[in-house]
Amino acid sequence: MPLDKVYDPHRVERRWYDEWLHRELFRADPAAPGAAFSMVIPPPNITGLLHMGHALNNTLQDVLCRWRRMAGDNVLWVPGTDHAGIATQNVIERQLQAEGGDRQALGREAFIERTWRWRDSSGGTIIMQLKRLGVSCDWSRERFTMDDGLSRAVREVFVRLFEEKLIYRDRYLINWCPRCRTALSDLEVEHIDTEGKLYHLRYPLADGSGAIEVATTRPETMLGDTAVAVHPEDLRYRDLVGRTVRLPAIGREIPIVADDYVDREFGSGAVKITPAHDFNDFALGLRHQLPMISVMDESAMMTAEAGPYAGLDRYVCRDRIVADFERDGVLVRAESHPLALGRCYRCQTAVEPHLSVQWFVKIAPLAAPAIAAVRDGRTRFVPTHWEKTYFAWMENIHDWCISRQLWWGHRIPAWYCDACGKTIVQREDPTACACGGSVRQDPDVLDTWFSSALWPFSTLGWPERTRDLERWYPTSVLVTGFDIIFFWVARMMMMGLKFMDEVPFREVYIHALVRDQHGQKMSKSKGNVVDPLAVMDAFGTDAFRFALVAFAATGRDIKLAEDRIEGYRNFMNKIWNAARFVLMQIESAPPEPVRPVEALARDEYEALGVADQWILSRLMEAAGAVGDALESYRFNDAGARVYEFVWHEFCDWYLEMSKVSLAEGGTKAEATRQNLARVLECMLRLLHPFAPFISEEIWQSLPKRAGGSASIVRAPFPTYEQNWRNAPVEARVERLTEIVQRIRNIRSEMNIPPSIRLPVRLSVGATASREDLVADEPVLRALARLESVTYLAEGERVGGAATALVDGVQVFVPLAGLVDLEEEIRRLTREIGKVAGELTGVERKLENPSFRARAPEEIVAEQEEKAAGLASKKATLERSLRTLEEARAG
RNA sequence: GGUCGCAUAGCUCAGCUGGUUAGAGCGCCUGCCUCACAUGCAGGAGGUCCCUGGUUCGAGUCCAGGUGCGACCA
Repeated sequence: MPLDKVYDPHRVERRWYDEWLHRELFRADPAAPGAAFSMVIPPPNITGLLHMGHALNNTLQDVLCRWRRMAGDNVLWVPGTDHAGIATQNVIERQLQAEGGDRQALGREAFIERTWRWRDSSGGTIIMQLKRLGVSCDWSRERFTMDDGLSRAVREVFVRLFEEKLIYRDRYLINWCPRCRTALSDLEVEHIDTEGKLYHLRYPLADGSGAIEVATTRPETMLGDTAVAVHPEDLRYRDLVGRTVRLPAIGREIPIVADDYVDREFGSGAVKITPAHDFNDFALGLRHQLPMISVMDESAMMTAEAGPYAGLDRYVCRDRIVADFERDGVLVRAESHPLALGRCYRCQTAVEPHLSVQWFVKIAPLAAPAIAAVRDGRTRFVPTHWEKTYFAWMENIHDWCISRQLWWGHRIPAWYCDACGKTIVQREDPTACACGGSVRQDPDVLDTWFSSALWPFSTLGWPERTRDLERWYPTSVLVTGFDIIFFWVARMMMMGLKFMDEVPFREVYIHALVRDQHGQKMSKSKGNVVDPLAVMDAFGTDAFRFALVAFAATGRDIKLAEDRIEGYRNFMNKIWNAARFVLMQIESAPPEPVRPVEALARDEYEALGVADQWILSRLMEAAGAVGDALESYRFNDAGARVYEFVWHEFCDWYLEMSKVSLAEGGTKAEATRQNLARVLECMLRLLHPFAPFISEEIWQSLPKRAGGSASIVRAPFPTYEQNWRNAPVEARVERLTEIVQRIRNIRSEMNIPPSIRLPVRLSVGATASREDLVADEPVLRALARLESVTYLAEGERVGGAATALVDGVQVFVPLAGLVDLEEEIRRLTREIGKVAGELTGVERKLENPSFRARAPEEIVAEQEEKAAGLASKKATLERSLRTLEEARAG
């Protein structure tokens, strides 16, 4: 079946993915042999759609999985999704709103049921999208954070932490989103630099003897002030400590306290204290046992405590207060002031510090082992510098607020007795309290990240002691972006160590984030999102994957440039056409099965031509380099080496050289035919982790061999084989290709049309082999488009010829009517200048006595050898130049 | 304010542990529909490796300071 001239990825991709699934090639078996290699996917939100970040993240994971699977490991890659409490609940609430209802009207149970229905119908979109990327996850083990099994894990963890007093319930100041109407953890608040105002207010002393000035960015919170604080050593205010001020608008008398938290340089040096609305004030309030007055409710509306401002929205209240204070002379002045405003990471609403009863994880005892595990290398970050980020956060970690005032999520397994007030936390739902009183379950759910933190072991069946856990925990590597080191990586470390006594992953590979071509974060509001599915439609999945791999080296940002993806589409087409060529060759012979390079015997090898041996040597070098690169997560190096091999070594040189041998016919041609197939077959395996679809498609169209793998997915990854490295052959072919290039250069610079076949004369020096050149002559003639090749006797020279010097061989192209003499003189002069410049550099180095004294011997020898080579090259070129000049002189 | 990162060709970026006068892709210029491929082939031009200083026989690479940009934390 002849292949199309242009590769059509769409025809191929769906078909093979279905086939792989059908044959269960990604399905892991704990009983299978091989070293364990496992990964868990960073679970995307069920509300999510595939974006560039997912595409990069999952492509890299898939490269690793496919590579390790081919290398013989027993690979498990667990996929799944995350229930995304806030985001999902928002989706359903918006739907209800559109229908004119709300969740309160619907009721909790019906709401949850509806959310499940939504999840079943729409929550799988991103999974479908991941499959289009070609990821080789074991879909039979797909998990969801709210599955029964994972929910059981959550329950077990909660109960055990509670029993160990590592989970507690307390009234505390937490971050509150007034729109989502739930508590948030510290991490879920984004601090955004904002231009605000600093208001200076004058608070009169209660006894009427004067006033004190305070500065605040949030004047509306003054309604909840319960003190004014000054620095104990601040002489300006020393006498005022212990006296009271009368709060404007409210009239409450509040004390002036001394605390060294106060920054004397900031504002007036006196600060109003609102313990129920500011984290620093809260801490100070605890130290001084101040009352805590909440003046805002759960929607950030002013409460009755706000007196005349009760019922107002917080910002309306601010404007009102500022206006009133201006009128009453309380406001001294207002100046612009930059501040980092906390916003909800889900809805961007300004968060409000809010005093409420919440559940917390006591984090310090969990963090210590997680820090130690990275310190002593049980888990290693790649690149290493991310460990600093990890430590910085882990060492300054605060208790984790885990309760959320949502309905969608794991409900907190705590019940309160109506009769005796007891709190019951247990694995099975209680029906009544021990005292006989009825019980009510806590209405809140857990932070989604609480269940994500268990992902590496909950997905493997914990708390059961499963075979999967035994075989594949700890996982080999976690691949993720740096933006969730705190949210997720750190928490998995803590939970893994706590409940499995072992790190959740041996290595953490942190990759960059994908941005647009200008380095801007992609966001819907900016309209600069590039949809990976559109990219796959336009260029094909393999091209897209290859581009992502090539981008993977960049530090923190990947700037996505579409023309590079196009370049890799061209690369796929190149592969396709190379394969077409090879298939055409082997079709013309009886369809003998392709025998892999691993089965090559020594005598077969010896019978191969130079070009055939050369490409095998390069193939082996490439296989080794790709394996090494993947070993250390240098994805881009791996991709670049494959690209270089396929395009520049296999296509540009080997295919062209093979044509000469094929044209000769006979046993040589037959050996080359087999070698073409052999190298193509191996090259496809090298390519497969990066470009799974095209590699499978071509691999399947090769003549089948009995007993081989049924799919390239399970074919062996090429390994380095020293036997097929051949340094003399590499040197010989390198010389040959360079001669070809130099002749092409002369042709081009002299404007000699390609149609003219050139006569060439060669002068072979001591370092080159004349026999080799004679043997390689047909290739030389074909690739350089030569009419004849003749050899000069020692010392013989050619006048009036263009010349080039290649490692022991001087090439003469007689000009005779073909070439502009002046042009050649210019060309040669330029060339001599280049060589002379380089020579000067090396000589300067060698003349430096301390270089000779201090540099390692082999470096000195290398430089000496180089200098000698350059000097002789220069001399030869200068001789040629003189000949030309004499020719010109006539 | 603290911490971290980045700065290399017109553009997007490689360059691992310091050792040829620095590489790729795209773009650009020249010539080619050469029987796998014009999504191609051949050839070419193009760089003060941000600045200053230091370490070293030797610095794009290591160190310090500066400038610019970015991220994270407070």
